[in-house]
Formats: sequence, structure tokens, C-alpha cells
Amino acid sequence: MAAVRRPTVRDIARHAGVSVATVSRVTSDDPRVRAETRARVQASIDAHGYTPSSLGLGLARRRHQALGVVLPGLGGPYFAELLRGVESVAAAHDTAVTVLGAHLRPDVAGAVERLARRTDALVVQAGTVDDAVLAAVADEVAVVVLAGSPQHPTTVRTDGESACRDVTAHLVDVHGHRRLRFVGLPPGAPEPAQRHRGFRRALSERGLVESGPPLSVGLEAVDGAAAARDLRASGDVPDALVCANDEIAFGLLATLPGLGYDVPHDVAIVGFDDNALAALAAPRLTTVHQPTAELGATAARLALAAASGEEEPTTDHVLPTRTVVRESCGCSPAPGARR
Amino acid sequence: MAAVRRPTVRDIARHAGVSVATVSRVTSDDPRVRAETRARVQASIDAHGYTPSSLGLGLARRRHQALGVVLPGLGGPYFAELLRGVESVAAAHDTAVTVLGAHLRPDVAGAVERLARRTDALVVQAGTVDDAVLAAVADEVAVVVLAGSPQHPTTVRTDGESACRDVTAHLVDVHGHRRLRFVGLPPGAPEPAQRHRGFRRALSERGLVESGPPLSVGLEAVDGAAAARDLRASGDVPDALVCANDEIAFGLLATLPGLGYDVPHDVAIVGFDDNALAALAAPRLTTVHQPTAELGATAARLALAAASGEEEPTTDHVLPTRTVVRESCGCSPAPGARR
DNA sequence: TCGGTGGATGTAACCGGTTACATACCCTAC
DNA sequence: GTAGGGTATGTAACCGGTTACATCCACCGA
Repeated sequence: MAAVRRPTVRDIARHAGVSVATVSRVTSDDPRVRAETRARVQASIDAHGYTPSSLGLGLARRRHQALGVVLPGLGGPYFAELLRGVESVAAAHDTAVTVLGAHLRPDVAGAVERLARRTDALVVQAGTVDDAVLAAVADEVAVVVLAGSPQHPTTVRTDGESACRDVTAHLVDVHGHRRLRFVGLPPGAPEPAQRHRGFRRALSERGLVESGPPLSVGLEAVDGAAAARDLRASGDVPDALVCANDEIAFGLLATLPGLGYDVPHDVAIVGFDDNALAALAAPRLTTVHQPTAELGATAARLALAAASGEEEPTTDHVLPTRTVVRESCGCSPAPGARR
Repeated sequence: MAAVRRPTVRDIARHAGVSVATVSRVTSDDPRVRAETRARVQASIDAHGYTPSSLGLGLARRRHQALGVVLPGLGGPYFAELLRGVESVAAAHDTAVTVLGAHLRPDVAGAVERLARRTDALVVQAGTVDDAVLAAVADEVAVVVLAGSPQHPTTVRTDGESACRDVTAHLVDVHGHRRLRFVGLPPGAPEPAQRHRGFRRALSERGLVESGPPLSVGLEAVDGAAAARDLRASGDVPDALVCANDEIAFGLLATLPGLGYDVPHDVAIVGFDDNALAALAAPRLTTVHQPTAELGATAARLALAAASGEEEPTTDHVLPTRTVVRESCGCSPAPGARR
């Protein structure tokens, strides 16, 4: 492990009989090198297995060539998909991605500050870290907030409120459900809060109120399972459950039938995200599709652009969503659809 | 964003009327500074909001103060838990963690090589990257392989083969199941392959053979759901399904009941990992507990130790597992247990 | 009085790259 | 023959830290 000292520019320069400047020009594809010289230098580079030190390079260029991503946790298909979008853009910019799972860290603020010191730009999921910390960090690196609110300079998001209002309206208007409850509302997370607002708006527009406070304070499958058991224990299962995301809905789907409740007959369920499992679980999940990978890609693109000094004006990017009606709401399968 | 130039050691030195050496001594807690001087320097540091550049520091110390982690993907509670273990150790060593989702990257080999250049040590999940690449990278950074095989220098793992053999034995010996199938066997991943071997060993020891080839080639919930639908389509549902991990089992649990199959009455299911959902889904999941966070923590500890030059001898660390019998295998709930 | 000792601080080299500017050379045009 | 211009390459400073070694000073004992 790291037994031999890695070769440096000076080693290559000496071996190839040129100056360090020429070596540097070769490694950074500067055209001002005679073809013959370039070949000789390249040969030395290959012979020694030389690769420029990222530290030296970063110091000289005053650039880390790295993008930081702050997410609440690292579990769940939603974040995996988001990261896929981020990675694809980062790879195209030859930039490393450093992810920070905020919930895994005892001292989030400190961790974010340290992260800012070793990256050029940050993509931060709203609600993972104090706005004060974000502001403090914003004059060191470019910051893009995912699902941010108007007070953040640059944000990328979807309109969760309208989307959740629409899917809730479907449950009431098409299926006639009157007793609905929301599942998944962690304190401090703006995105579930938005969806919950949309849920309540749909109800109040129809003269209804939610038939109980939101269930569960987490966003993972395990929280859906816990909610299902709480519901069963209370003996009061509503007509329909509107979930803050698909993960929670799966937790319900993996628990309610075993507890004796048929979905959607005894209780209808809708999710949010439209991840891969939504189209395969049984019943297939009615949900709101959002372009998750694009959210990540857009955020990464904006962050990297800002880091290269392209002073993008303060912007709020809203990507489109689409309600996907399947069977967990009570609809029959579309003719020809795979059950 | 990055509008003002950050202060450097020389700025602080000038302002405090001392030399750079003294400033450096203060920031690195060197005791050879008079208390009074230290206070003066600290005041300047605070006044300017100075924090040492990680690049300059890294260059001088020849240390990145970063740990790389290579995992297949970033989804799923298993990896989240693993990372929690890694992060806790890294935080204690004041070290940043950079995760690489191998499946998110088109060019894994290149990505790993670049990662190696900006970290001091690598924790790599076996099967995510070619052993040749690993070997090439191993003389630049310390490498610890998770779930690795004997050919890797340092590995941390559990004995998945014995564990899976035991839980399969339970299905046959206690519940009398004869027709069993395995679910989840991605090509190239050694861990599921080990578990599959244990499964087959249990069967052959009892004069049985698996009643069909392994179902599904993925390890996520969606693969379990797909397997459930394939099984339904084939019309041939076995007595029991042994899953490579809990995630797959949940995919089954969120799909089979909706397809008309009761678990465990029509088909028994067992998982592997014992993640949080296992104890809450219905029926609760019979599975193999493994100390996931500890696996990550141990790997991180070994990697960091090796990076600091502590030439740990080649080692193979095997952490213990434990079969957890609940109800998805067909057992009745233990008296007093929460259903 | 003076050499010796130890503690606090400063000087300058070094880590491994990039790059502004200088230089050397060749070719062309007057 | 030489001024002028373009091209290929080299020199040395710089990026922002750390640290070996030198220096300075106060205090000690002989």
C-alpha cells in the first residue's frame, strides 16, 4: 500500500528531457507542443504510470473538481435515482461526487461546512441542514437547493402541492372516499409538508377535513409498516391513505394484507414518486410521477455552472409531474394492462 | 459565490503579527506556543473566519483525509446502514467519506481509479469492480474488500453460506417444505452466490434439489415483485422462497398477497439481513440477522489503519450472524410477541 | 562573567502541480 | 543583412499549507 513514491511532474520532465511546463502542457492537452516532443513525454508518462496528483492540481487551479451532495439519508430508491442524475452530469464534467447522508451524521452543520471546503459546489436537499449554515457556506461554494423554498437563491423542485391535490381529488371524486388520511410528515422537511398541504386543499375544496392527523413521521417503508400497525391497533382504518412517497406506500402494501385488510377494497392507497416498484407491486400503485433523475441532473448542472463563475441569476426551476392512475386507488386495470 | 478570496495562513500571520509557522502551530494544536500568542492568533483566525485549505493541507501532509467507499448502488437500507457504520468511524478520524455508486457509473474502472487518487483508503464491496483494477489501485491506497474472497488481502464479511444453510434447514426440518426456490442471484456478486450455495447445501444434505433455477437477477424490492409476477405467470408457486436479502422478500410481500397468495400459508418466505422493516411487515419476516453497521465500521477502521501505515497483516474478518425466526416461515408468533 | 540549556518564534524549503513571461530558434520580408 | 514575427520550450513564481532548522532570549549553575 503506497509503498513506492508516486512519480511527479519533475520526475517525468527529467526522464523525458524536457521542462515541467512541457509535461504539464501534455497532460492538460495544450496544443503548443510539437508532436514529436509530445510523443516522447507521453512515453515517459506511460512508462512511469504517472497521473497528476489531484491535490497539486487542485491547489494550482484553485478547483477541487468535486461536487458535494447533501441528502437526508442514503437509503431508498428515490435518492439512488436522484444520484444517478447527479452522477451522469458530474461524469460529463469530469467531476467527483461526494455524498453526505445528513441523518447518518451527529454534527450535520460541521459536516456540511467541511464538505464545502473540499468541493466546488453543493447540491442540498431542503430540510437537511439549517438555512443559516447554508447561507454561511454560500459565499465559499455555489449552492443549489433541491425542493427549496423561495428564500433559497437557486432551487430545483416539482410542484408537490398541486400534484398531491390532484391525486387526492381523484380518490374523492372518482371513488367517493370521504375518510382520508395522510401518511408521512417528518418535521422540517418541506417536500412532504407541501404534499400534505395539497392533500388538505383537495379535501377542503370538497367540504371535507382529514379524518385524523398525519400518520408516521418517517419517509421509509418501515414507517409505512409502522403506520399500518398503528392503524390496526386503533381499529379505525380510513377509506384511503395518501402517502408522502411510494416507499411508505410499499410499507403499507407489505403489511396491511397480512393484517387482514385488502388493498384497495378495504383501504385505497396512493403514493408519490412513481419508482420502479410502483408498476410491479400488487395492486399496482397509483402515484404521481416525477422526473427524479432529471431533478438531480438539473441541480448538478446548475451547481457546476455556478461554480465555473457563470453567474446564473437566481432561479427557481420547476419540473413537471404527472398523475399515474393504476389499481391501488380502486380503479380497474386498463384493458390490456398487465395486472 | 466564492466572491471574496479566502484568507490564507500568511494573511492571518500578518494580521496577528506572527509568522506562518506560529499560525500553523495554532491550527494544528501544537503545544509549543505561548498561551498569550495563541490567543492573539486565535482572535485573528476568528475575526477573518479562517479555515485551512484542505488542498494546501493535503499537499503538505500528503494525505487526503478522505475515505472512498465503492458500493453497487446507493439504494436500499442495507447500504444505508453499512454507510452509517463507515461514517461513524470516519467522523471519529476527522475524515470525509466519498461514496461511489458503481451501478450508476458507465466507466466503473476509471471512476475507481480516479477515486483512489483523491482518497487515502478504499472500502470496496466485492463484485462491484474487477479484481485487476483493485490490484492496480492497491499500491496507491489501502484497500479493504467487503464480502471479499480469500484472494483479497483484507476482507470483512459474514459467513453467508452457513447462515443460509441454517435458515433453509429450518424450512425443511421444521415446516416440512420440499419444494424450495432461491430468489436473487446477480451475476458477479459473491455474496448472494455464497448464500445460494448454503441454500443448495441444506437441500442436498436432505436429499432434495432446488425445484427450479434461482429467480430474478437483482437484489432490490422491485426484483422481488418481478419474481412474484413471474411465479404467478408460470402457475408454479413452490412451498417456500429463500431470498438473497430482505429487500427482495419485501418485494414479494408487497406483491404476492395482491396476486392471491397468502404468506406463509400458500408460500413461506425467508430473507437475509434483518433490516428494520423485517420486524414490522406482516407477516413479520424470518431472516438472518447480520451486524450491518459493524461491517461498515470494521472495514472503515481497517482501511484507515492501513492508510496510516499500520501494516496490518493480511486478514479475513468474519462477523457473526444469527437466525431470527418470526412468522413468514410459517412459525406461530412467540407468546407475547407483537403480531 | 559566561557557557549551556530550553522554550518561543521566525525563515525558508518543500509538497506537486500550473502558467506568465522570457528565451531561443527558424523563417520570411525588406 | 537584419528587423520582425511566430512557434516551441524553459525558468521561476505561485497556489496554501507544514516543518526542519536557525535564531533569539531568559535563566541556570559554576
